[in-house]
Amino acid sequence: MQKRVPVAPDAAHCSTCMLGHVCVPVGMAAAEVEKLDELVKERVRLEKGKMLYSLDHPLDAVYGVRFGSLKTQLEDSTGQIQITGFHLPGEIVGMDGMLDGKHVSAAIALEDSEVCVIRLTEVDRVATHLPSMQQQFRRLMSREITRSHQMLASLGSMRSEQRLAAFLLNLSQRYASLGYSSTEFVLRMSREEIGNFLGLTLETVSRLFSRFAREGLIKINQREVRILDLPALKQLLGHEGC
Amino acid sequence: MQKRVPVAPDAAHCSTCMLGHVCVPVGMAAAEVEKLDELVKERVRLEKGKMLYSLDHPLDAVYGVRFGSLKTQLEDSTGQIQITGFHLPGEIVGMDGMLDGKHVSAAIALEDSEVCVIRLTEVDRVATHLPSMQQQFRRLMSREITRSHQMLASLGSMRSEQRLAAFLLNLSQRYASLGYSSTEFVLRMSREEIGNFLGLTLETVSRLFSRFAREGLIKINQREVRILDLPALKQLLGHEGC
DNA sequence: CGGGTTATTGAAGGCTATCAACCAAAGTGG
DNA sequence: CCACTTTGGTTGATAGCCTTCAATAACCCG
Repeated sequence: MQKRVPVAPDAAHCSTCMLGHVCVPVGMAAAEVEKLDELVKERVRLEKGKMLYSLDHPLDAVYGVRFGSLKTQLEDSTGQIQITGFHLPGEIVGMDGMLDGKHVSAAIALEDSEVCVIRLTEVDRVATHLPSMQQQFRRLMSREITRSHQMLASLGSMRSEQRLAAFLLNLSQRYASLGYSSTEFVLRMSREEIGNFLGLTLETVSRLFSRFAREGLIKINQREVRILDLPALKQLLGHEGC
Repeated sequence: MQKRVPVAPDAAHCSTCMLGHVCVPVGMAAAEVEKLDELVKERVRLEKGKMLYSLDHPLDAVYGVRFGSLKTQLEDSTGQIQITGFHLPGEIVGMDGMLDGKHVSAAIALEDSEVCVIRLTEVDRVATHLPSMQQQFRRLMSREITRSHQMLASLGSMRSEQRLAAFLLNLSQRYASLGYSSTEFVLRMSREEIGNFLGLTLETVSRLFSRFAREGLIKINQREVRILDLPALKQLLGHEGC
């Protein structure tokens, strides 16, 4: 089901990984990052559509996306699904459900992907000779709390066009910080997944993409997006209801 | 602005606090909880409406609610506010914004309240002779991640009556785990605050309360709530759209 | 008691969901 | 290689939920 590959001695470690500025080492001093190299002992390769973990699976690690992208989703007792995030390289998934030691969500690859396995026991072990490790892990978890709080603001107070604009701008910014184009990228998720994530239907998402394109804000061809008028998109968020 | 009171030597510590089963010590062995007693060196007393921390304030501690209740809220560039949570005794606030070391939200007392100050430096110090402290702190942060993800599901996929029912059931359960009545309690927040939190207007909230009362699900008098038909409220959540 | 906040209730309208048809692309199998 | 199927996306018409605007009522605190 999953391909687990041990990290070869000469393979990339945290200290040499291109994602250091956004992943686990974010904000750490270079000298400290060196001590992270034994943190990841294993990686998992996932084909598109494969599950990294799912509801009720025991939780003993979190995962840093190395390449590709994932979605994380909750499933309630009636089978209703809610996507809680789309995750690009450098982002950490699996940080919910630690209270009871089992996952309360599922993580699924949107494309062929690979993640670094960060075992919690390794985190604790590394922390013994790298005191800032604890603080670092708190910062990573805090980042996820902040992210989901901001999503709450989006779902709670924005209308459909604002949500989709915010979604595009958010992706744009994240791709930019990975060194990719901030104006031209490929959506790895379907209209239905975007709609689920944003609390909209797939039809509304599709209509909005069409409208944004008609108004010259973006150019969209299937899942290829080009942002044409970034300021106008930003303006959609700010000064609308006041 | 705030009253900061040092914890007297004979005052209640974590090991003797009635909230142990839901607060920082949640799930820890009794022998370990004893070592938490030096974690909290200070408490803050807040009058109704006072701010515990606000946007951009430096973050060096998190706070456990000792009595009373708080709301936490984001504020965007246009002044638009989104309430991200209501917090009862035993719950921890202030765990966002650690990435940049300053708060990205504000916490405000809904009634006269008191919180325990948990300095991050103390967390780290306690962890040196209580190895499970790290794990414990991760679990607390994970609880907040899970909570906000579930809120996302509520805002993303439920209709107004379901959101309000879920809100009432959630409060009911939290009061129950504090040893209070699960069927009779006082809402500490206004209709407007409930609406903001649930992504609804205050009028919709008011109408729904009236309707629930008319249908015999609850009895409501201003902010006093009595739940009359718990099963029916639960049924509102489950089997609606399928 | 009185002024201001908070809550309730009504009517109208807009936004988004729902239902449905159609289209395009990508497989599938003969 | 071409019908056929499947999946994902677009677009239209309609209905309904919830917001908005507005007026009234209840409550609270000085």
